Amino acid sequence: MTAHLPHTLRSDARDNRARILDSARAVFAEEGLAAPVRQVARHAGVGPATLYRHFPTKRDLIAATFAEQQRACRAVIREAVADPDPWHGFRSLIEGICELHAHSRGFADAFMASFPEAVDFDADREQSLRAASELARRAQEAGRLRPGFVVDDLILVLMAHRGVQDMPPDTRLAASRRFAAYMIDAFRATP
Amino acid sequence: MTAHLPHTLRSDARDNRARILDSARAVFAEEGLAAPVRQVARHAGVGPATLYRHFPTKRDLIAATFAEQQRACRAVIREAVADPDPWHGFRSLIEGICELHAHSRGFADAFMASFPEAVDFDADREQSLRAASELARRAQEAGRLRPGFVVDDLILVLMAHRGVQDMPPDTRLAASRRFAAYMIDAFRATP
DNA sequence: AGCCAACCGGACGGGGGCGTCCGTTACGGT
DNA sequence: ACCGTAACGGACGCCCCCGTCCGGTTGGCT
Repeated sequence: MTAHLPHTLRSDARDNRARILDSARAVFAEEGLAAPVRQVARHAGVGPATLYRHFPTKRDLIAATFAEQQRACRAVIREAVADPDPWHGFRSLIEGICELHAHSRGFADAFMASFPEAVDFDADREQSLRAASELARRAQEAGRLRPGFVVDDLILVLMAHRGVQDMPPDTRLAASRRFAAYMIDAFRATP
Repeated sequence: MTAHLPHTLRSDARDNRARILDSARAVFAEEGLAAPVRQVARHAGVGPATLYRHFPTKRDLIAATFAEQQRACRAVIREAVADPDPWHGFRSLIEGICELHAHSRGFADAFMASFPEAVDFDADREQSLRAASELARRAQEAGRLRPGFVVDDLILVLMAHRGVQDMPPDTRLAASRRFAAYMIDAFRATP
């Protein structure tokens, strides 16, 4: 049995951990998960060893870094599904996820598991997809979403959207929104 | 003045060069430009030094590897522009470029210069964009392409399409075509 | 056949990223 | 104020990738 260590970190350790997570969010958001761990450490004003003590592997760091974004993503999906107008919900879902991904390349990378070593978002993704599928079905029944749409198309959008993130940083957000708008247009049913 | 070397390589050298280019096409197509040069050499059954003698830098190898694809790309654009029906030409252009990019991740990478060290396709891209812009204008005047379309949207499509290439190899082509179809739908004018 | 040059490829150096070790620092309880 | 211990961080080893060097090999011309 593992003797459980004290749940209270020393003040400096707690401070450093917080700064590391903030830095990880900033660095990974800007440069994606390809950014070196040392750069996160430098950004946090901390030695590499300190970072590795708090997060033994890069995977752990990524998981901790994007736990919040993951919650936000779940919230977006929950709200979209709860929308009384399924087509409006569907649009909100696409716009919302794209917005989240646009604000952090790293989160988009982790979510799409484009990095094989990235954190395991599979369970979440599976569940989200199921919910989205339900929403899409209702939107189709309402005659607003084109009948040909399948859930895999949502993955298609997300994969494609990840490619948009490789544009120059100052145009990323606008490009992301424009892309989302086009895709929604493509998914709209033609009466 | 540089004394010009004989334009005829020795038979084994010529053979190796050809095998290297074939291997480069195969490897870069499958794994993108991130694939190590040594892997190309191994695939060709050749030592690294031999490869580097024929192509002093990775950039050179990439340039030589995709010269043919680049010509194919120019041809696609030329034919699209020459199409008497500008909207049909516009669709052909998107489908054609996507198809080319779908058949080789490496070419897509090189074309979009997502790799900073990649070959300089800028001149080509600029010229192609100008031609595409002309085609788009005519398609808009014909009332088939939506008025809001701008040339940057073509770049948007290509960047997004590059993201689609990160899907599993067996689904790439289908996903690419489906994506192209959706984007064309989104660009279609709504009367 | 014989020779020379062109060619080949294993081995090397340089750089960068991930994760680890150990001597030093500083928190916090007494 | 003191001391034990948790925490820190510079330096290290390891691996992978790019590009180079040199001794051995082979093509092709006489």
